[in-house]
Amino acid sequence: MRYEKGHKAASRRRILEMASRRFRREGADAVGIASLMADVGLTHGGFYSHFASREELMRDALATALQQTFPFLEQTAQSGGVPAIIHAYLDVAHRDTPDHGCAIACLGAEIARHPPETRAVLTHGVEKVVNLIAAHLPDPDPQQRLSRAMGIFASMVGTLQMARLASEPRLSKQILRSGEDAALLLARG
Amino acid sequence: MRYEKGHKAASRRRILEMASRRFRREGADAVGIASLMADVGLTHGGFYSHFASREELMRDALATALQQTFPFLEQTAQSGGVPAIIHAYLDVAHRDTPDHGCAIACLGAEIARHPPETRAVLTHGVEKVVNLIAAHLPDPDPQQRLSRAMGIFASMVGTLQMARLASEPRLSKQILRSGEDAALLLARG
DNA sequence: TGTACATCAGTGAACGCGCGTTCACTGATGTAC
DNA sequence: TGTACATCAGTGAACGCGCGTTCACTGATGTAC
Repeated sequence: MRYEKGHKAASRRRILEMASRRFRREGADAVGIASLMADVGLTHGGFYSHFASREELMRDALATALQQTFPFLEQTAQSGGVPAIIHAYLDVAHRDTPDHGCAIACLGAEIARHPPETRAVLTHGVEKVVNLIAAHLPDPDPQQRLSRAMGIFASMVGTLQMARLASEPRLSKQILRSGEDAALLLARG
Repeated sequence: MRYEKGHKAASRRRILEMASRRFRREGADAVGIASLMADVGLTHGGFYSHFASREELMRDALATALQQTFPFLEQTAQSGGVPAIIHAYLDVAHRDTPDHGCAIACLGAEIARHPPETRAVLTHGVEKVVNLIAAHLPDPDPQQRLSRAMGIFASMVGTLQMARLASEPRLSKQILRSGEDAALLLARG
């Protein structure tokens, strides 16, 4: 059943999109290759013609996740600056849809235990977001701007994770609000 | 081979201590029961006379981790206030020894995907640390104090995780320093 | 004091299962002659 | 135009392995008579 041109690339894309969502929702260790391939309508045997290993899938899936979420942050920053980024990131909607959200908050701690090549993908994502935040800070000194952006993003990531950890809705919301206050305070300087 | 009084309780304690360290170092899914029991010099068959399930082990191991780290935070706060807590938490030593460090930073994101009873153990840890920080803030309003403490702790957790993610030592150190600056700024108000 | 038995922490074989990875194969289509 | 062959995305059986969990058993000691 020879396929039309671009068919294989399309399969690869579907695998990566499904993987990037499932990794974020279920965690780095919880997604099996057979189950993932079945999700995109294929069998597990074909997996290794797309990726050299599960670790390579992880790397590419993380990159896919970052590529899909970054433009949204970028356009949010364009229209509302750093406060808009903070507000969107610490929104209940983001807390409740990890599979479409920030891969750094979902998987950062787990990926820190993976090989350097995998960690580098997420680290690059951190740098991009921090640079984006820094670009919208008023601070004149670039070094100072980056440092402040780093602090802001760290407080966003930590807040989102703890809001996801808390099962009581009231506490979870309180965490989001406190985190937003803190991040805004940091943004103001 | 009937054992002396308290022998079983001692075994349980050794299992929990090993588990609490290995979970933090290797992640929630990476520690097998047979390997864990072997680490404390036992065979896997006896595990279920100590714990009803792996999930129960996780709960108790998380509680053990929190119990072992909290007193240190408490006495650090007593002697140096919130700045001392921040400094110790974001120290290179803490970054490099996750197995003796904060379980919330190591496992928060993963445990958020576990049953409510497991999440509750870590959430209780968050509340204890936040209360400790709040108790050392000058703010007169208790609600405001808690909110600020929450923001400080979130920025600490996010910072530590990203410092662990970055494999380049210079970047990692930069992250720690930026995070410390941010947390200190939040502590000052 | 000596024997028989109860206790119980720990042992190790076994269970069904899903994992990551490999590989000989399929079969529809494009290409060569 | 018609036949033979090459291509290659995807298939599905098989590999060895470790997982969480169960359970009949061991064997040293404490207790009962």
